[in-house]
Amino acid sequence: MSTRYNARTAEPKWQKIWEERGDFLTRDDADKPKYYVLEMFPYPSGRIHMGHVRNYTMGDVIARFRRASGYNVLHPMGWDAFGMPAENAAMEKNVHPKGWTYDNIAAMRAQLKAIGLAIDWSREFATCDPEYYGQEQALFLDMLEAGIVARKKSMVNWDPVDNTVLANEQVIDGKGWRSGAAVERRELTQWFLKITDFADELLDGLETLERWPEKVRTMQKNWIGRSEGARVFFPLEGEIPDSTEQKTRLEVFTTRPDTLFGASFCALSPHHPLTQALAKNNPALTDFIRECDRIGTSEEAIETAEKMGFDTGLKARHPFIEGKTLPVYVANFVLMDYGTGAIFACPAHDQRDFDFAKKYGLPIIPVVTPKDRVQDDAWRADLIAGDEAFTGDGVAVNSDFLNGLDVTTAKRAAIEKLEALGLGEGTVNYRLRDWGISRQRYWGCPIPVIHCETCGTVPVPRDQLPVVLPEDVTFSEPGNPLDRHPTWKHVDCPKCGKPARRETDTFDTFVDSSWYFARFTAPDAATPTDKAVANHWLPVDQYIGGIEHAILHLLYSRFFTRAMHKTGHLSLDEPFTGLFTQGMVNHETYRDAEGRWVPPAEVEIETADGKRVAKHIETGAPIRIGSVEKMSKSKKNTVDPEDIIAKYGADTARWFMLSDSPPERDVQWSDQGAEGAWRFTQRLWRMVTGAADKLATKGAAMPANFSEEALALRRAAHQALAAATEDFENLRFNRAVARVYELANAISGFTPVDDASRWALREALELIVQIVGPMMPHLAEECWEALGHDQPLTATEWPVADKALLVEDSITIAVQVNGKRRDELTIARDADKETVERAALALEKVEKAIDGKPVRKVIVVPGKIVNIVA
RNA sequence: GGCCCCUUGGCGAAACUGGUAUACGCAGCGGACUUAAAAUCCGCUUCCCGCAAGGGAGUGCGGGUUCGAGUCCCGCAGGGGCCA
Repeated sequence: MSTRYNARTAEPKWQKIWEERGDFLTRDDADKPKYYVLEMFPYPSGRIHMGHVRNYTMGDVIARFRRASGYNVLHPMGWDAFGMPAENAAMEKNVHPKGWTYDNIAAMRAQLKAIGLAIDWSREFATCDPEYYGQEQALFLDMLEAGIVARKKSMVNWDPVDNTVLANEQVIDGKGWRSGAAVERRELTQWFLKITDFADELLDGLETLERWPEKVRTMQKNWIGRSEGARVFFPLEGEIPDSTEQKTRLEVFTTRPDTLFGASFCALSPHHPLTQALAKNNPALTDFIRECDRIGTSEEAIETAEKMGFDTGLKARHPFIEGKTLPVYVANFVLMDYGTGAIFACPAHDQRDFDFAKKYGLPIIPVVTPKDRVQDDAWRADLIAGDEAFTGDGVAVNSDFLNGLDVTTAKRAAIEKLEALGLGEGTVNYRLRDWGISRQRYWGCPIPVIHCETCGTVPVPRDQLPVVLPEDVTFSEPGNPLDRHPTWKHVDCPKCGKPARRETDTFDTFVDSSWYFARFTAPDAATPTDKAVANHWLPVDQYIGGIEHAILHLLYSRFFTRAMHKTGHLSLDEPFTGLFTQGMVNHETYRDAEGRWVPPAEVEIETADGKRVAKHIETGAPIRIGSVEKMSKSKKNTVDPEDIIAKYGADTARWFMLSDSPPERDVQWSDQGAEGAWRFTQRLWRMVTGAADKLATKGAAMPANFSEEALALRRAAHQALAAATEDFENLRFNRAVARVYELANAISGFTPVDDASRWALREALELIVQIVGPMMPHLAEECWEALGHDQPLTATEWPVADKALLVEDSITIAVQVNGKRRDELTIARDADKETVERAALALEKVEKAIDGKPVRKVIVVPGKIVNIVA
């Protein structure tokens, strides 16, 4: 038998065997408990990166471990295949998005298969398959019928050069990220999914997600942003434009009705209907609105911009104070999307209002003080003179009937009064907005509706689904190719038969990824889901992906699951009971003398005088070693998984990705680390093959007696097994790796001398191979075969640790004197407290430390520690 | 600014619900094998004093609770995240 393990031949060999055996094909009717493990499916960029390797390896360990442990495991794979990059490629390289995407999928599928993942490839699909997006269109129509879909106007970032809508994160410094053109705010009619109808449910549901990171739940909670407050109606005075929707009162939303007595002005959003109406006859206001629009639509941009206001000349009557009126401004920091698009401002207790009041010389009236400052005039004077609002808890002052009440009680009292006066009402507001899903793009799922002059918006009849994307499109000019396609969009109205036009917008790609996990349970069903099958498999027991999807993807998926429940496609609300967010893969960065980034593959590192020195492999030029950062194309600090697999094999890459760092934390890829992982693959192989002639025969009966050394080895093996099993259950892969090394060290130091010890050695080797199995499956299979097994590990059940071997007969505990460790004591595990105490006090070092002082107290924690207080 | 998280050797990190801090790996040092090197194997490696035996300090900093604190509480510093 060769002494070197050859991953290049072993890995394809086992991949073929698993495939031929159909080991990872999942059947629904298996008589076992189900376990659905899923990693976030990839975008088919064309090549996998180390982040994929880490992500999919973790899922694979879980899948293999659970499978061996007796579960019926579902572990599928697919492609999040719609989206902009395909259109960009089309424009830049003159290739069709479809061809580009499917070519990329083929390339990445081959790369993923080379990692040796235990995936049921028979369930694979891409979101750009008409069979998939056709079902998505059916889902949309169901949601339309169920009232979950709305069509409404909204403000968008419009790129006038690319002729498209941009997401907030695609607007950089007010310019389009691709075109560089100044972005305009435009009002467009778009399709929305009414996620806000589910706001409370989505918020409450978070409480049930015990196996989600606290961090993600908090982020979603903040994103939903439920706040209780009040609508307050301010009667208006002044010249109110004669406009249909205008009333003579201004409706504002506030979370602080308790501060009404501190109100000093009202402010409207630049996009408030009243503002728009006023602007019609006011060029100065029109200019002001335009100025505000330059900032963009993102909350961050609006928050950080300097406060600007425009006095409308209108006055708002205070609801509580007879005869008091407040000036009405238009202010750039008021968002039309939040609340009612209008606020009342209490500068003393809101920082934005404070900044604004200071700038425009408006009154600052403190109406809340800390409990111990109620009578403190100086405190109030300081607040007014300073530059910070007081937003803390306290007691209402100068507030008539609210005086003396704490903030919470005052809020309630103010709302009651408003309701009694008919000038307001308590209400709940959310930060969460409805989800705009229209995109003016080609490479996405067509929205299945038809616009008819007479019938309005008409759903595409079910028997005409899917609405398939036309393939004869061009990308030579900006804008949406569907919109300028000569024939595609022209259809007859399904209702009246008159000429009509198709909707040319496509879905946001987040729609595609909001239900793929359900489709995997029955990928060929003629309906979006096979309900019974989906209910059997869902929820996903363990979902794994990046933290970057903490909000959008995960929130949309939770919403979709509820919407699919409501439309009868599923019977559950939460799609993922367990969520794990893995860390990123980082690497050192390198630059040459000119400051250009240099890829790691071109850098050679040597250690001289304890210092690491880098130079360019080809030119020998000196290279500066920079900080460790997330692998990225821009910094060129990437390592190609294909190179690693070619050099060391997939198992080495998998092993390294699982070692060292806890999975939720970032891991640093390094050549030394990879070398170390590779060395271990060889070491394990040597251990197994080198011991071949020193082992008991396979399946030999367990001897009755073992030498002390053999027993110690058995203990080490069973303890490693028990610990690793627990580590796998809890996704602590780095610890499982450490257990394997410990056991390997124990095996290395063991020399069999008799039949019993040869039996113990076989047992230890078989166990270490089985523990390694989920992590380095090819190597483990090869070792398992070398140990004489004719059935592969994929057909072998997970071993159970012998409990009797997990506890030691005698244990070593520490002996402290006054909390300081002085010696240790080896004693029978079940020794009683008196025996332990006597033995501890008899220790020479302990006696010396007590130094004749009287022993006041002895604490004996059985199995743990003895502490003598003297 | 608010809320949350993190900070342990030269490095990545262990330490179960308070109970021997630094397991395991990487890097480094020493040795064996070899003509030599690679590979491999064996040892050492928290810091300080000491030839040693041994002693002292030690989990970002300052305090507290406790027989006992990396772990719990309060404050501070640095780093990160989310929301503003």
